[in-house]
Amino acid sequence: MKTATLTIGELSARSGVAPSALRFYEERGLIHSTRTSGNQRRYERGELRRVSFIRIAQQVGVSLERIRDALKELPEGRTPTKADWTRLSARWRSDLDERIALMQRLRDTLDGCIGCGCLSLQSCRLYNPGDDLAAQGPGPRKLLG
Amino acid sequence: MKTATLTIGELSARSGVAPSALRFYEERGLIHSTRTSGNQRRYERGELRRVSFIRIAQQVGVSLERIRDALKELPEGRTPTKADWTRLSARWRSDLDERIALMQRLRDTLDGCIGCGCLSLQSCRLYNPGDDLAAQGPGPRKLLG
DNA sequence: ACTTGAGTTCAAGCGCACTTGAACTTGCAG
DNA sequence: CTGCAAGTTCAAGTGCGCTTGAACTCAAGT
Repeated sequence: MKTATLTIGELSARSGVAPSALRFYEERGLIHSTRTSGNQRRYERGELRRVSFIRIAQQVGVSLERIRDALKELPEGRTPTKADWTRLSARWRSDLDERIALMQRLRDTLDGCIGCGCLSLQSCRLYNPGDDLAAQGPGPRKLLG
Repeated sequence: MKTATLTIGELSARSGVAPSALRFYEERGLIHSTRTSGNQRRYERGELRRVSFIRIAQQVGVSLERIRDALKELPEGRTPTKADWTRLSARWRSDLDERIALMQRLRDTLDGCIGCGCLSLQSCRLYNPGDDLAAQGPGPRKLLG
């Protein structure tokens, strides 16, 4: 039978992530490995799923620290079940929904606001729809906060 | 009458961007200033619009280099017209549309794919809908490429 | 047994986007 | 005219997310 675990090279090949990055992730506590008698890393197949998750989260602009925090919620001792991943997925979903909404607002604002030449942030209703926001200080709070 | 131009402190206050960052943007060619007889920077009001544009573009993950390239298309000599900004806006809009679509795909995939436990990228139809993609090598190409 | 590719650690380096500090000059309010 | 906040330059530092290099060991085919 084939090996039940993956070498770092295999995990790298399957995930598309450089070995150096995988070591880095491990150092930062995002993934885990066991060692052979010769001190080489061996990865459970489940780590592949973690790595994928990391890359996807990064793609949408989440920092490694936040990703690590999210992954911490997966059980340490046992292999995460489908339910564990589903729970994590649900959390990310709301994050994604927020980010998507932000982007859509951004897009619509670009059309309406840059287009109309009011991007000075001074009196644009799209940027500062309420006086409450203006009172919080300068900057595009509504969109960038 | 009030000053027609802005000092770096005023531009900073109005844009919410630190003076050091504004100098940095200028060094990189993203914004421009004139100088007083005493060598202090003075900004046209239109620069505020540029700064806002920069921050918005950054927010959606565009590098300063790409932002600079986009801003290069604005006329150097004259103050950009509404039409100039509209043209730029249109370009960013398609970028944004792409990114939004990517995120939505990501979100839906997380629901369907992590949820089902197939995030190993090995045989998931959501990740690799066609064999052509699989043939391009490892990694989550469809989503991350 | 020998070679060779893959793995190991550790320190240093890199690219991006700024920030900070030192040393100095300007400009406006009283 | 003076005082002091706000401006200036330049070099160096920061945080993130890795990569690279040196020096070494391990594992597997012939």
